[in-house]
Amino acid sequence: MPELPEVETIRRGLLECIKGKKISDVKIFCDKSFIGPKEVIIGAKILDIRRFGKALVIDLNNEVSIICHLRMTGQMIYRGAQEFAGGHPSDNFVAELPNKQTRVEFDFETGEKLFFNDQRKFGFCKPIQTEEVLKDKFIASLAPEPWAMKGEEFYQRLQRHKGAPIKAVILDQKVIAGLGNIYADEALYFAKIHPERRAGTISPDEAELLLEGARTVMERSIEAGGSTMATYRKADGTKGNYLDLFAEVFGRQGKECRRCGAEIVKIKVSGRGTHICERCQK
DNA sequence: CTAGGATCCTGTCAGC
DNA sequence: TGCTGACAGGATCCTA
Repeated sequence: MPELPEVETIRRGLLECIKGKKISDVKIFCDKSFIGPKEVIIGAKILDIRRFGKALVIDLNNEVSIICHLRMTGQMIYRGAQEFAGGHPSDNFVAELPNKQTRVEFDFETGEKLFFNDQRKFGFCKPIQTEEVLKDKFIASLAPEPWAMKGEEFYQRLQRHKGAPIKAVILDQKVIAGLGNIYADEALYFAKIHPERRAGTISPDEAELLLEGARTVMERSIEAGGSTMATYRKADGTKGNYLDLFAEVFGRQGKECRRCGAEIVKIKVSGRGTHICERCQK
């Protein structure tokens, strides 16, 4: 579930918390969630955190990096003098940890802890030599992010999948990096494009607009602090839905389109729940 | 090569 | 209450 804005929010927030700290121990509660030996990261200090599409890369001071992918339900929850939590919004953000969804626990020398929680176990943390990060299969195959692409290049990339529904194509990280199910729906709504249109029918101007939509909706979400603890739990302790801060269609089925007043409906496209305004999106 | 569907896994919710 | 099926903010693998 975490998409580019959520991962970027984690990158920024977590870096504040763990930069310079030394990992003193690693506890693995689920073997498939931590790929490789934990010994190579114990004793190392955190230098930096990078992001490639939806993947996080934690760089250590011993030439080792940890590639983390949260997939559908991953969360990073830091507990120390300061607290931070981001990723799939759930009560884990404010729960006693570790709990039954905790897959990996990173302990720091000074007593703080970082929990990698992941209900569905699709996500993972994987230590790798820092110099090998760019050669990692997933990272190496990533397309540029929307800010690093011109409309023309995006249009050409869409043309390679002209028979597939445009929504399925923009969810492909080898076509454009960062969009997931929420921001794909939001970007298509922004550009007034129906998600079932074949990618081959998208004009150069529409491709440009869709690219602008991708940038805009993700920037808005990063500004809103993409599903962090701060937005999940309001000051009075009640739950807040951070989608309310920017979503025009996602999760708004049955409500009115803010552009034209028609009802937002939920359909299925390429097996994914899809939210549209049938009047606005052609 | 592309397109489409199954698959990994746990948990929740609607409906009977 | 218990069961069943659908669904879930991702990506890969397999088949045609």
